[in-house]
Amino acid sequence: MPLLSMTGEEIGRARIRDYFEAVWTLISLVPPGLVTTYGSIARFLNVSPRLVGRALKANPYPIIIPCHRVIRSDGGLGGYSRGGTQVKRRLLELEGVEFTVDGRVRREFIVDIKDLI
DNA sequence: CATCGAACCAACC
DNA sequence: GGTTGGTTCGATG
Repeated sequence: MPLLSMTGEEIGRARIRDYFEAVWTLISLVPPGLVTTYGSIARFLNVSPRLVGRALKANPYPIIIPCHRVIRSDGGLGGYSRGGTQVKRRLLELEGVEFTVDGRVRREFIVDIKDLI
């Protein structure tokens, strides 16, 4: 659709969709055995961390896009819309990610997204 | 370290 | 219009 004929709201929506796609592209760069954080991606794309969470939730390719490799910056799991945090944790363990006794991902497995580009 | 509260910003009702 | 998220950060104990 020609930009000039779009309402402001439509332009805004298109921009957000681009952000979402950028998020999906970025996390597909995270290798198995490592995780990154919502905040890391948010800073990289200059959006709010909450927005990143929603981008992952709106993930159109559930299997292809590894949304389980994105966690909270304190090492906590965050959420996982496909199956819950238990599933998320099992997936990560399968890939070699290790957890502390209180259920957080060990620091050494968390990388900043900008270091993967 | 743990907890608290404010800020983030679009989607949803 | 208010509430709600797959959150974060700084301040405070």
